[in-house]
Amino acid sequence: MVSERSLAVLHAIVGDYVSSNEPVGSKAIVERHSFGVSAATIRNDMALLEEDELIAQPHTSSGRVPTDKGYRLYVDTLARIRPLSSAQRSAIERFLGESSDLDDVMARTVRMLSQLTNQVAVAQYPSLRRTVVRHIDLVAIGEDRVLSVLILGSGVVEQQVALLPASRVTEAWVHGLRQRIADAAIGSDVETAASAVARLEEDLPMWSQPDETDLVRRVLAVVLSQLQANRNDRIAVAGAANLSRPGGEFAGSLPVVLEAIEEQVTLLRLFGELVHDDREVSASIGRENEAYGLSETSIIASKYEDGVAISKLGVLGPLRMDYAGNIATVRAIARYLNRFLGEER
Amino acid sequence: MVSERSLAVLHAIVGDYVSSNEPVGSKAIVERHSFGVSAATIRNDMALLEEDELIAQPHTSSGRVPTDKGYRLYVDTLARIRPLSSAQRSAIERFLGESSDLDDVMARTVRMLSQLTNQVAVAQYPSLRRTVVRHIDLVAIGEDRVLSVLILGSGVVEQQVALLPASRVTEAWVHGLRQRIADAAIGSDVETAASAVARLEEDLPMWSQPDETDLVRRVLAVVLSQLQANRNDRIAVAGAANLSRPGGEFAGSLPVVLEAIEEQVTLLRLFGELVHDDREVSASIGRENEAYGLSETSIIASKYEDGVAISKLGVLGPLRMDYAGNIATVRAIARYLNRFLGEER
DNA sequence: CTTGGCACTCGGAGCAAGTGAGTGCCAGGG
DNA sequence: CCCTGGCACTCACTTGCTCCGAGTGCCAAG
Repeated sequence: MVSERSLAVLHAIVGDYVSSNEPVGSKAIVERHSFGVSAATIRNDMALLEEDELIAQPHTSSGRVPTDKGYRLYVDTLARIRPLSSAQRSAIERFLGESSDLDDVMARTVRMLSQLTNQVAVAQYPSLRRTVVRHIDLVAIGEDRVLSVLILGSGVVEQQVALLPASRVTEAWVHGLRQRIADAAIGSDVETAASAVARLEEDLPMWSQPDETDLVRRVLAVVLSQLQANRNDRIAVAGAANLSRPGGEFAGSLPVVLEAIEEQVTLLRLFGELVHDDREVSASIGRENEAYGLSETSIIASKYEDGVAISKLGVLGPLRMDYAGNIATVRAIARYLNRFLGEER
Repeated sequence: MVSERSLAVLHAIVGDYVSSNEPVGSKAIVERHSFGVSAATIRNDMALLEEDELIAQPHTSSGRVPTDKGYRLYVDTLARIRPLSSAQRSAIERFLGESSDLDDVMARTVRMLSQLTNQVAVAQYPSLRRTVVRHIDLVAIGEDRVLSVLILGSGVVEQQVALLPASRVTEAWVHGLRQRIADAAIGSDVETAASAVARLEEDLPMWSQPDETDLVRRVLAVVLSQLQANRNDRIAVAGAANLSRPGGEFAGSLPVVLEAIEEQVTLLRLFGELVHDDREVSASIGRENEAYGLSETSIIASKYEDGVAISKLGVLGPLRMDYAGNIATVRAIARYLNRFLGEER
């Protein structure tokens, strides 16, 4: 266990290193912080910290730099999360308040988040498992295809085309089929609606003409896939330009990070693994992300929920980032999103 | 005007430089290409090329590198565009053939294009100006909001929520309104449908209860905005990771490029300006993009059309790119997209 | 436990010389 | 008139070297 003052020294090192991007030495610490002790004493503390692998020196005779483990302890011992300034709060309020549909909310959220943190912002679309089915529409477009449109709570719309082999599609036929599906599904949440539609398909011989069971089956399959499609496998991203900004962070790993952003699967898994304990905001630092090839990257994530759905958002950046500030910002945005989604729908 | 052989030398320089990323000297040229003349002769040609600012030397005593102007002449004098290999063609066929809706087509297209060219691929969504209105739906969700769903040709769906001040929204009222709008709009293309809806709004006093004209007006405004919303202000992007790949291209300008990709507006304008002459595929090289802050970037773009809509797609990469190959690939994908969109819808 | 002192380490800057790829130019030959 | 081989020249890059100084570890004294 590290002593009280050693911990303070660690905090000083992290703080100075994050803002200056240069290894920080004992002398610099006594100058910039009022510890009331001399440089030699700081050096002793630093030796202890180095023994615990919380800091390291890039070269034998240079200042110290936090290790992954050091950042981890730093984050875990952050006394309190300082709230955002009122200017920032009102900026969030103003900017998110203008948004119209869900896509817009997500886009504005990540944009805001990336601007406030100067990092890459990521937000997972809310899960729709408990959303209610509001409306179902089947529209014949052309003679051999039917467009199925699903309107869910929160104004989310799912659309998909069913290709039909034969060309006996008529308005009336489609209308009747729609009525039957609507009766079964509308009003219940997507999960029960899905099983209702599945039952409809099982009982199919009982209510449909034998020669059109195949057509009906195809349409039902499409509707079912729409009900089962979880939209929360989508994510919104913004601020990729922040990756390349200042002094050559991400030397070799930039392509990896950019690929991870494009290959949303990686990010989704990472987020999924990250946010499962009881903490509101979690961080994953450097090597802790090694399994995803992102060992030079840190991620700060928080869950958010809108009553029916629960999902995640956060930022991704270099090891050397302003953890305190970013944690505060992610938490603020997540909380705001909670409130906003809650009241809005 | 440059001589026949000088032009050949330019082509050799561009080719070698693109593949090796190192300034190419006279000796290297006689070794790798069978010009049948000596290095000294090549040197004379190079002097001419340099006089015309088609090539330049990074340092006084090093090989030559093409200038923007040199790349331009190279592209303009490409004898023929070599077709893609059959393996590549069938890969395109296979990969794009699986796509379901328009979003999927666009996503697969840019993905394919970025993989084949190793550059950033961009595709503008097709314009919908001449698409026909297939279906209109108004759904009451909650008592103070109505969701308007527009289904257009090609299976594109537009959705938007109308917020209503009062709470007198009933199923029947919405249904009646929908019927009226549908009668006016369905079947005609979006432009005439828009004016039909506008006329509906003008004549509003003639057919609606005085106390609900305000509500109706709001709904109509939403529908109208959906009809006028041109989806072709959206673009799909893929392959951003390619920007950071090899030997430090884009030294200082990477953030600018990443920002341009995120700020789709810039790209849209750039594409719009690029593809307006009669050529199938156009290129914009380096300084030619200076107005957009992309003077270290080249863009190869082509238009594509699906009968009713016309739009653009292309790739964006460093000055030093395989123009011949990329032009061939962009052209192939655009052509394939033409055919695919044409037959599919 | 803290402090000032001191020897030590080592990265980075600055300088000098050597190397070699590539050039420009020129006089001679087809 | 164009091509060619030869030759002197330029200059970026590398290597080897010294010097400097920030920062350290250790120690003996307070």
